[in-house]
Amino acid sequence: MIEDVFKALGEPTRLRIIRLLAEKELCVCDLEVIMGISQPRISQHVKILRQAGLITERREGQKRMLTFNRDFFTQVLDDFCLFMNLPLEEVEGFEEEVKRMKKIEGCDTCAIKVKNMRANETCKRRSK
Amino acid sequence: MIEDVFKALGEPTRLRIIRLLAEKELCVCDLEVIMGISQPRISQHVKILRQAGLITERREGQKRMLTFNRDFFTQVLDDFCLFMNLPLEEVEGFEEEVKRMKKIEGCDTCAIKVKNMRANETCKRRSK
DNA sequence: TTAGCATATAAGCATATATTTATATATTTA
DNA sequence: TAAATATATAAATATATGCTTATATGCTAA
Repeated sequence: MIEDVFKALGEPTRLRIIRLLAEKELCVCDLEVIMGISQPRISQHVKILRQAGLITERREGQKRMLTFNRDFFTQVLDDFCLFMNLPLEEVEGFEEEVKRMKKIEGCDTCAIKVKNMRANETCKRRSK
Repeated sequence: MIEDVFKALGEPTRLRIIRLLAEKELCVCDLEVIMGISQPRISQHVKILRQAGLITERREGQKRMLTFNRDFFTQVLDDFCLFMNLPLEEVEGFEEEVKRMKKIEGCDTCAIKVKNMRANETCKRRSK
C-alpha cells in the first residue's frame, strides 16, 4: 500500500503527472499535449497512479477527467510518518524482527553465533 | 533526488531495513541476523539507501554501523509537500508545461488542434 | 602473518518495468 | 450509421532491478 505509493512516485514521468494533477483536474489528452508524450504512455502511468490510490477518474463524455486524491495523499504521508516514528514493537509485521533484535542486544561479534543458537539460548559474549 | 528517495522506499526489503534502522543503529551483519536474509542482498540495498541519502555509514572496527538520517528524511518529506502544494508556476522545471497548460485553458476538445497550432496561436473553440 | 570476520562487489539469471507500435473499445457527432 | 475523438490494452522490445553464488577487500586478533 504505502509501498505502492512510493513505487508510483519513484518514477519521473509519474511524478510529473501527479504534480500536474495537483494543480488542476486534467484528462489524458490534456496531459498528452502538456507533457508532449504519447497517449499510451500516459494511460499506462495513470493506471499505476490509480491503483496506488493517488488519483481518481471521472467520466465526462469521451474524456476521463483525472483528479489528484489530495486527502488520500496526506493521509498516506501521515501514516508513513507514524510508521517511522512508532516504537518498533508497536508496528505490525515486525514481531519476528523484534524478537531477533532483542536476542542480539548488547551482543558483540556474534551474529553468526546467534544464527546458530537454539531458540532458548542467548548470547553470552557481551560488548563493554 | 526526491525521486531516488521514493525509489529507495518503494521496495519491501529496503522499507524494512530503513524501519529497523529508524529504531536503532545497526550493522549489516545485525540486519542479516534480524531479517534472516543474505549479506550481499543487504549490502546492495544499503548502498541504494545510502545513495538516496537516507542512511549514513560509520566505521567501527570491521563493522559498518548504519544510521538512519532522520533529519534528511523529514526535510525531504517537507520539501515534497512544498513541491506538491506550491502553485505550479513557482515550481522549477515546469516552465514548458505551464505554457502549454495556459494554451489549452478553457479550450474544449482541441488537444490535437493545439498540438498542431503555431506558437503564437491560441485555441478559438471554447467550452461553455 | 595467517586465519577469521565483516563487508563489498562482480557475474549470471530471472523477473519487472517503461516505452513504442498497433489495435480495440467506447462515446460523440455529422 | 459512419467518422472522429478519447482512451485502454496487447504485443514486442529494451533496459532495469533483485537475488544468488562466488570472489575480493579490509580489518582484527591469535
